[in-house]
Amino acid sequence: MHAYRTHTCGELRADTAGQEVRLSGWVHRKRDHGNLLFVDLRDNYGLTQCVIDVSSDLLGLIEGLSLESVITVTGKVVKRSAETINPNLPTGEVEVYISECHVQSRAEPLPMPVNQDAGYPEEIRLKNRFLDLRREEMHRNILLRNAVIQSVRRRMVAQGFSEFQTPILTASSPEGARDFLVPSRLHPGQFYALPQAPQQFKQLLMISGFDRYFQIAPCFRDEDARADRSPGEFYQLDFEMSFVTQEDVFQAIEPVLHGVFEEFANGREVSAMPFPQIPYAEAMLKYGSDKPDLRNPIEIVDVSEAFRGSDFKIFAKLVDGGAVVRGIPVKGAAAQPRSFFDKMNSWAQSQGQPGLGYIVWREDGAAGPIAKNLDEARIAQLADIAGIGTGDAIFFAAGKADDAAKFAGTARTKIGEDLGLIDENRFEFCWIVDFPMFEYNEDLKKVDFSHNPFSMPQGGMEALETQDPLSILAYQYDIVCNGIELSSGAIRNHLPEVMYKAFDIAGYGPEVVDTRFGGMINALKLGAPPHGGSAPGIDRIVMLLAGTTNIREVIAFPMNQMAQDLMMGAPAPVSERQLQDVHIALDLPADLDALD
RNA sequence: GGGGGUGUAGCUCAGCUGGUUAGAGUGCCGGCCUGUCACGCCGGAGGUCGCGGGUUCGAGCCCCGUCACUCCCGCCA
Repeated sequence: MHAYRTHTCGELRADTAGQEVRLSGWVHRKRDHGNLLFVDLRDNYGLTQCVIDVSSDLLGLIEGLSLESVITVTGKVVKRSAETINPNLPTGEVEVYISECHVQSRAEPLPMPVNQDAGYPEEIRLKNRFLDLRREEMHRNILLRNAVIQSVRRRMVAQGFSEFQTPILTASSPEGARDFLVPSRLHPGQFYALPQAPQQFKQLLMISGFDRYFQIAPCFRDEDARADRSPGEFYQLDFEMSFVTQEDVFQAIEPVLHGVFEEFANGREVSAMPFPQIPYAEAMLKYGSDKPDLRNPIEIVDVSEAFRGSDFKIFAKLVDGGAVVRGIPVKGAAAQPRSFFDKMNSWAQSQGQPGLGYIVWREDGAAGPIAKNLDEARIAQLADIAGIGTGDAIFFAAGKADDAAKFAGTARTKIGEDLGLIDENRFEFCWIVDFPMFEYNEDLKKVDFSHNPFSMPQGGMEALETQDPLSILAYQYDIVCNGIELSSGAIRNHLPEVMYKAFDIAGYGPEVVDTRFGGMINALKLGAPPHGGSAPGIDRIVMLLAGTTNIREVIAFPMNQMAQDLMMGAPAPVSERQLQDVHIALDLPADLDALD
């Protein structure tokens, strides 16, 4: 008999009854009846009830075992009598009568329980992550992550993609997020950077002629965390394709994402292919966001004209000054109590807005603070634009176009959530396309790249030479699911002269391109195929499928919000010797607290 | 860098308007229990109420500061 086990704890069924088996696992739970004792033994695969009674010498030993100790038991599988079957357990028809027991490892009292799913403080969970990961919920999430990654890999290979590895120690890139730096021992004063994404490498692989690249790629960005943004590092399904249009990229990745989501949807509905494509400008107008949650039925409308020259002077003046008014129509909102509208108003104020005006269409006509100042015709115009009627309401957001759109989007989400308009059992995908190539940087008072400087402008060189830069669109696209940005991608700019021109518009001369992106631009000069790709976030995909809103729930060993690993104790000081090796002298602020 | 929330036993939480010795569940320790499956019953130990200051006759509760965790804004090509 094997030293540790003949079966797993999830394996035994009625047809195994009568066999002598050996199981190893953790003491999940004990039910001690004095002269009769049940032990639920747990491993990766499940739970098996083991039994011992006073007729055995081992009873005392097992009674004394602490929870989460690791033991090996040997004994006979016995069919349970009908009234003692546990229908909640796959192994519930049988139990193991313990005849031998070896304690492999004793557990001290636990800092947190393993055998229940309650909301424990993240600090304790992260400090004792190995315990946390034993919990059913976390164990399931991490195994789901594995299954998703395997499925993705299988599907990508089936689509003709080849898997590559790219360097982890690479060069700092001048664009984008803050880099993590690694000092060089051999080159005093010089640094590697961890890749924010394998962006340039994957393009170089296309230029190398590999045609279809993918990688489950670790990405490192030294930026602050969010619930859906793990600090420090995360994984992308990074892919790139040669000789493709934007539409080809969509057609390659949609089946992969759709397939993976269908595979793990577990009854939840997944958008049919092809996923809707929404131009950036339309998304900002209708949803107030470039990552709209399409499960939310509310669609924002522009109602500026209904207020132009009206007696509602606040909005009328704003519109005359070039501002816009956006309406957020909410069907059936008239049924909400007055307190709902008051709460929305104070919520708006907490967001730094003056308030959140509204009109309610009641049986006896339009009501609310704004309605009093609008004539019948304008109120009818509003209802017409928004496509609403009696029983509905509209909230209003006014201001400069970008600000009003953004706030209207926040309000749309808030209302959708508060009124329970969002169907949790759906995955709604969309592409956001036609992002602007450039934007005006208010701080620097100059035109700047709005996304990736490597993206191809729509219209190519001609557009760059003839159009207002702020009107030029890029072959730049995001894929969004349920309001979560899963990936950003683009058809790349593979033409050096177009690259120089694009940088020129953003205020960077050719020497800047040559020094900052020398490797890349040289490669583009030696025969580069048209190419493009994208990089859906693996952690976010798993997060959506796991039904959690916190990305740390699907990462085995995440850092906390302050980018610390509480279990391993990172970051941490290093020895003087280590610092000398890499030629680093510390220059710490006199007041260390000033860092916070 | 800014704003919000939380912080009371190992863990989850209660603690009224500021008023006696800060409670419950769970876990831990001891006792009883032969069919439980979150077993049950009895008893016990366990507290710098995050920390520091202040107001008060009196602070877990009020005020100021600070620390930790978390959510959001900034940031994330």
